[in-house]
Amino acid sequence: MTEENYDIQEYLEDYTESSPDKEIRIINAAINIFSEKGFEATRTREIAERAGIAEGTIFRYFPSKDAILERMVPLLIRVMLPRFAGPIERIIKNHAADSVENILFEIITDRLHMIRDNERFIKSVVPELIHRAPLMQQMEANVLPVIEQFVGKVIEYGKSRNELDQGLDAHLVMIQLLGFILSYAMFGQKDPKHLEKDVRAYLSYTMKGWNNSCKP
Amino acid sequence: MTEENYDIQEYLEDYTESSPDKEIRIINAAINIFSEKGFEATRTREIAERAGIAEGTIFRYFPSKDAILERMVPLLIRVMLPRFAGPIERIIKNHAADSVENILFEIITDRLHMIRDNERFIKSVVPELIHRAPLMQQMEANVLPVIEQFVGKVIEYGKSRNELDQGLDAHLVMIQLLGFILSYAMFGQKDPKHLEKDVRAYLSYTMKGWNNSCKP
DNA sequence: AAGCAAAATGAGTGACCACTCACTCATTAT
DNA sequence: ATAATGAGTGAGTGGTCACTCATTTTGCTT
Repeated sequence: MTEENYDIQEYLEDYTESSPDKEIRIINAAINIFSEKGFEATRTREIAERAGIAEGTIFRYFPSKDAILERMVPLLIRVMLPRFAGPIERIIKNHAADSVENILFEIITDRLHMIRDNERFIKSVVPELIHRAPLMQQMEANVLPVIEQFVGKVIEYGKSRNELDQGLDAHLVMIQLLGFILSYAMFGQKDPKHLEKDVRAYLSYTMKGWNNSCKP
Repeated sequence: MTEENYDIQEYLEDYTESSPDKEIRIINAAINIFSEKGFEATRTREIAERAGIAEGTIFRYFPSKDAILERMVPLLIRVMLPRFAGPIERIIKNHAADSVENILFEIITDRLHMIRDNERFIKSVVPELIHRAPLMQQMEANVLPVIEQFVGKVIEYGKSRNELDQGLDAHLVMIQLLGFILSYAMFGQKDPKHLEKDVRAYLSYTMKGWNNSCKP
């Protein structure tokens, strides 16, 4: 039935040490069941069974079932935020710098792999956010500005290198990039060997459109 | 608290006549509460109150609470599918035909308005699909092929008019268009007066990229 | 007006489930 | 050796809620 378990620790190396073992066991168990049946349909008894502990123990670590979900949100935020360090560093020191196309390629493929690897975690949390305004806000407030800032930097960089049209709007570009990532994750080829080819194809057309050097 | 009620009848004119009045009242009440609190947190008593009927009456029209949701899916499918008739007719008889850019502009703005107008309906149903594989399949199987077919037709048409690159892949184009629509609906300007301007801007860049007449 | 069937009603019910708490017992401190 | 500690436990509980059904209301026919 359940081929293999998702384990959050693989994606949050430093988290393991800073929190008690049982808390992670509970969260991992919860993620795996939530992703299959959803939050409401999951019984605390099942979570306990899957975590290999007694039901009562859950409530020593979490005041309520809801609190398990609430605890997941900051963890998911950390998983979702791209490791911008590499590409941004390259942008800042212009010498030996990459093309905008390559920077975007790196970011997009990296985030698509993140979505594939963390599908269960995302499926556990995201659907529940829709009817929980405070959690949704927490998510958006932490994720969107970081992405927008990064996209802004890339665009500035691209304009200075004359790779991007001067009139390009950062917000609209972010929407476009997010849209492609979301849409490809949902409707794209599931076979990962197509992924890099598809992203290259997408970028080759998109960059041509964004580039101002061509006036037909 | 609740400013105004969503009413499904406005978007499904012919549906009203073919089904009993109380069924629509129940579905409309359910949509309005589901969209605020989610399916699980909604009590059948509340649905009855909002519909102005007794709780027991619900179960004369629906065998279970779940059945209300299941009944919504085919309705949402009909709301989501674009009125392709106009643009496709214009494509088929080539004379006096529009540009691909204008056809896409029409479709994208129309679907964005649909999402805005039916936000409550979408928020009621979509989150619940994620953990209900049969309903999700029903949705995907009915919606995606129609969109893909339409996009295929537009691309063919665009290639024949030399407005689109011959190498353009229909599936990837569909993903791009769906991605923009989804992403703009989620993260775009909420003020509707920006909508048409933003779609024009998006298309002006995107079409330039998809157009093969320009080799920098 | 009387009779009748279908529709509507809402109090009642049984199953369910998050959470509690009195107790256990391994580990540590004295 | 004995005591103190507190993490762990799981049967029990109280409240909830989808659904039922005996009764009432409605609306139609004669």
